[in-house]
Amino acid sequence: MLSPYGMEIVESCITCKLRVDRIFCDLPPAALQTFESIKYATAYPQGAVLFVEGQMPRGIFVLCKGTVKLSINSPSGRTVIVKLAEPGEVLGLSATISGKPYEVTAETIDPCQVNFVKRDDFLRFLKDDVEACFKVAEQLSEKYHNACREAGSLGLSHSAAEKLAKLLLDWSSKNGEAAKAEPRLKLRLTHEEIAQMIGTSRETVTRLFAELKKRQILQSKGSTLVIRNTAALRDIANHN
Amino acid sequence: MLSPYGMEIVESCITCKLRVDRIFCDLPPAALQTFESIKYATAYPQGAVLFVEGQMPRGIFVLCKGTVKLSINSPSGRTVIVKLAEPGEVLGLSATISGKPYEVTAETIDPCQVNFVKRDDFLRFLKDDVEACFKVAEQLSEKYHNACREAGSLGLSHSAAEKLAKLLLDWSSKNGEAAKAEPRLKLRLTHEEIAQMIGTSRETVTRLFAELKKRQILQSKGSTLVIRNTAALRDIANHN
DNA sequence: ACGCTATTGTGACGCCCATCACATGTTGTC
DNA sequence: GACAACATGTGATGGGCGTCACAATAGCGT
Repeated sequence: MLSPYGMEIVESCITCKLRVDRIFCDLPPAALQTFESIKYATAYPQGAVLFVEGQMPRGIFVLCKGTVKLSINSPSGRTVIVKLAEPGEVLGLSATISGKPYEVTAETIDPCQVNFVKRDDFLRFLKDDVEACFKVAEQLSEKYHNACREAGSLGLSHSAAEKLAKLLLDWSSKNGEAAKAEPRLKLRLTHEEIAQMIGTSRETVTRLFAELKKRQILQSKGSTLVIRNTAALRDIANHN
Repeated sequence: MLSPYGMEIVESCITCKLRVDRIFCDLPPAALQTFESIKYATAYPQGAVLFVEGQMPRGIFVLCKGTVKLSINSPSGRTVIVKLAEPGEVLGLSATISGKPYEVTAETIDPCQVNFVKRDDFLRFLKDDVEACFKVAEQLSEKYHNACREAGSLGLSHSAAEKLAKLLLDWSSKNGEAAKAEPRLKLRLTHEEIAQMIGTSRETVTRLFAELKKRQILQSKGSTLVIRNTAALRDIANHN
């Protein structure tokens, strides 16, 4: 099965490998069957916009493959990137539940596979199944939890260096490359976008990277970063 | 009925006036009855700490009366106030659901009346009642929504003046004093705490207030603020 | 009324970083 | 391979605001 963009649409939710470790996918067979029947599997190319902040919610988007950038934009062109969503996450969930407009804009940063569920179908699905409903509550808790941590580290730290260090440590801890001596990570965002994540300017990000390299804390091969001195980076990050 | 602090503990959830306009309280009679049986009505004096960030969740706190300050603290003493919770809000909800530690610290800023529900009781309650479970999802959506708006206006605006203006407008819109010509509002936080809400220093807040008064935009009588020029304040706030 | 402490007001100084302005890669496209 | 279009690197400059230091009030308990 090929999407308009030539991407292969992978398996159904029932055989999906994410089921085990991701909230919301490990429902009892009956519920999963129902879910299967109301979802629309879709593929998006890089740069596609799933929804825009302010739009009334059309439904939820379960991210199965790829990465989605969630951002908030001001009328005057300023942008804050709230988070990068990974496979397993449900996007537009809170807006769909509450009926309020999407609070963020969701844009794919690489080719993605997504399951879309229309709002009405989804709400009906939830009302029929306590278990599913509880999973949703868990997902939302998770989201809220992360939003708080985000706000915390963004608000608590003042210098840009601190925030960048925190971001890099955060990434390296997710990439599975966690507690290695010299964790590697692929930079999938431009300096501009990184700046938008930590609330600073592009130039500052460039300069910070330059300094970190000069101080032998970082090293870059193409778009791959190597953290050569995790301790030092942590010091910078914790200089609250 | 009097609490240890001499505060009168008000009516039950069944006769509570918040029921109509607040999520989570307008359940069907049966569910409400159950809820009534598992909750502990408690009164707290000003300055009491309901829970501390990092603690494992003991349960939820439904705020019935008073105001609670939710904050995140760094080991080095820095503090960010995430939000002020008003009656009707459920505190510690996401932690209780997910089983992860409380992500914020909750401290009363005036005498409060609170209904506490133990985690186990609460989870059992949810599993028994889709409706209640869905309400919880709605609450969480709400929380998430607000957290995003928060993060947005904190991250998008760069000058402290902007953030203070936004905060004041936000407050005046909540206090019911909404769209008056000259909205009034009681300042219940110190400059220090306001600074912690908008991520700036105490002195800056003082100076900003001074300037707003000099420019005839604000006027203060004791702890009461009057916004004399809403338009001008809005201009400052939207200078993204 | 009297101190004590918490809060607010204000000046001086200096650093961080946003902004502007270019130079120099790097990518993708035809 | 040539040319956009974009991403990155770097200097110069200036303002916002954090920080320190201290003065002036305002509450508050006894």
